[in-house]
Amino acid sequence: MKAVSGILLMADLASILQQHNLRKTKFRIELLQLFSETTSSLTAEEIKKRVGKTNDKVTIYRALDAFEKSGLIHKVPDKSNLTRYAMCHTNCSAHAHIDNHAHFICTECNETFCMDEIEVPKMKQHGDFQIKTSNLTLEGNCPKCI
Amino acid sequence: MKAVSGILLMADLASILQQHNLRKTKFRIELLQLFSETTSSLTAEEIKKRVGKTNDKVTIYRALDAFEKSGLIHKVPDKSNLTRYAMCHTNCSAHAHIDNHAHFICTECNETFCMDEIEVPKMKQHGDFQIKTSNLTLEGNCPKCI
DNA sequence: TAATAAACGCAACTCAGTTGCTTTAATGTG
DNA sequence: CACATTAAAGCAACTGAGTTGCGTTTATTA
Ligand SMILES: [Mn+2]
Ligand SMILES: [Mn+2]
Ligand SMILES: [Zn+2]
Ligand SMILES: [Zn+2]
Repeated sequence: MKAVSGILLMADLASILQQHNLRKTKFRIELLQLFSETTSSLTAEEIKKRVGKTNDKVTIYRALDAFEKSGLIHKVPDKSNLTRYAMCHTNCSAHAHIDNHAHFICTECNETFCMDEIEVPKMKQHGDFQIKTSNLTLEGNCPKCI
Repeated sequence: MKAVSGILLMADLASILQQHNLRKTKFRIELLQLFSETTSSLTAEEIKKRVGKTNDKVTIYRALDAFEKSGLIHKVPDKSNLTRYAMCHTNCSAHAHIDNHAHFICTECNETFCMDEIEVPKMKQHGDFQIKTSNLTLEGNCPKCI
């Protein structure tokens, strides 16, 4: 699959859905475009506000599940018990989901940003604890909120 | 304030509450003891099950808020959208809340452990992002679940 | 174009956490 | 100890994100 970052053309969006075994419905194309445009992350509620036709929230939740399972988006940490998603910038699929970078949460606007350049320190073991994955979350002020 | 780790005597528990401007009620003493005994973390629901008298959930939530504000406990990351707390092992207060260590989530039992020994990598800036705090969360299997 | 299965839409539900308000009990003072 | 004060407890009703079931629509495929 090709990398999905930056703004994409309609044709790209449709073919990305196809490549992930998702049907190219009006809503899902719009949703994928929304994710490709945003530099930070989205909640179900934010999506509902920004999408043209007011879709049912169930449709949004199920689309998010489907996108996540097929490796198009991934959950990002969030302070307020909301589920936030961001587009996978690396090439992920249902079988190999790579999200090996730090995340930044702005304490002002509560947005979460993927910091693709900052690598997460890896360790395998600590005492009797077997470590499989590591997550690094940074907090502070984003460029907008400084 | 003295360090609060390991099992504490009733007298200690009461005086710790006092030092944090909290009243020494039966329930709060029991709650503090529960936290001092557990090596991992607790949710409101887990507390409800383990505490002797079946207290109202509102009482539990308000006690958790009060304990957190006064620096006795701190939130720990949790996968399942639940709010988990663990006892502060360092000396925290309402004014200075230090929680400068990694956290480990067991993917098997969903428990969260404070890894006091693992330090979190610190950085101040990245591009236009101003970083104030960093959190390192590790996932894998805890000693019980290996 | 017809069959099929995915996606959508609606209603009802779940469940952690919250809010308002009254009652109980811990604390401090005389 | 007796009383006033105020934190904490208790109860009921509510909130809001996310879920489940099921019937309908629409994209895909043959
Ligand atoms: Mn990310
Ligand atoms: Mn901790
Ligand atoms: Zn911001
Ligand atoms: Zn475990």
